[in-house]
Amino acid sequence: MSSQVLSTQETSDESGLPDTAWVRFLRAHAALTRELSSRLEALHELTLSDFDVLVQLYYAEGRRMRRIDLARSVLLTASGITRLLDGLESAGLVGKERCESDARVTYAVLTKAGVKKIEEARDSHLADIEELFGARFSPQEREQLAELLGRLPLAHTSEACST
Amino acid sequence: MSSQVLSTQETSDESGLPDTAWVRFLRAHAALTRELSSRLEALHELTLSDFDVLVQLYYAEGRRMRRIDLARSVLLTASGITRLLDGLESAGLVGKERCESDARVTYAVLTKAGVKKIEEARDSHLADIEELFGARFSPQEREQLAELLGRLPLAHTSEACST
DNA sequence: GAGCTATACTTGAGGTCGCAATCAATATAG
DNA sequence: CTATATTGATTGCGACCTCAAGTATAGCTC
Repeated sequence: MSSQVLSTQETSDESGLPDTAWVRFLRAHAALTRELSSRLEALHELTLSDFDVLVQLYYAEGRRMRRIDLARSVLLTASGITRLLDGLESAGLVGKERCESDARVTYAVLTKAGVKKIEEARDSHLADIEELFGARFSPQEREQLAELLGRLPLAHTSEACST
Repeated sequence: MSSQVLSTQETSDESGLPDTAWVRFLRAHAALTRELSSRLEALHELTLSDFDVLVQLYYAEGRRMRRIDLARSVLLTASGITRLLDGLESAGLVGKERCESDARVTYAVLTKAGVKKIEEARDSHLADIEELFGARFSPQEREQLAELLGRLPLAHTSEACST
């Protein structure tokens, strides 16, 4: 019983313990985010998510975005963004702006301090990413890795694609 | 100034927004773990970490491990393991066992219910992983992905490798 | 065996995040 | 125009996890 789609090509050692691409993916994520986060926090008092959000804003038109779009682009929930921005606001890195055409939406805007912050943090953080992640691969491998990872689903798959 | 090791080959679109392998890695992890976790929780009342730990025990000799080794193998901290096992213990899936030769260590042992639980959960979870992750790749690609991910560091790199 | 260090584990406090519920404003229908 | 559904945002609550500190045991050196 229990149909076999699997075949999960377990690169097992003696014991049969699974060490698949997925498990490596999980472990690598845990280890890398732990180390990167700790460095980023020590040097700049930012979490990885903070940095992510600041970068999104930095490259957005007018350095501002609707909070909901921000949430989608960094894959946080709406409530996650609310609380994350609360922190960045009280740190003076982003501000709020009302939308004139739609009173429901609020924009998050990068402040001067926010721009300064990210320009300060960027170099060291990119260097850390390079050291712990990028440097492990040749340019070709990097591209291929990006391509492979790009195939993975970024949203819920239960989207009722009937009709 | 600020030497340029970077070159981070940003596959940018119009705006210059970075969409590197690293960012895809982060996003894919967020999306996949969210979906997998929600399925696993709905069907079996287990978190991804719970499942991870149960699998480690399942394949361990005597279905038992020192808590500290468990922690290292799933990349949690010692305190993380303590609390996670608290949950699994009160659910009756694992038990504690004292070590006779060293009174400091406690073993975590899979109970009968624990074995049953993981055997129940395994098929659906592996199928979910296959659907959301594995099925995106050919066997060759899978292997290559595993190889690439296997190059990433799993522990702290600041290990003072002088001398 | 006294002192020192290292290891295994636990606990308190705090941070991040998701889900569900809620409210306000907008869009759509009849 | 009114009723209903949808969307953006916030908040209460709880889950999970880490760090720092504390306890207990083990090993090592003199």
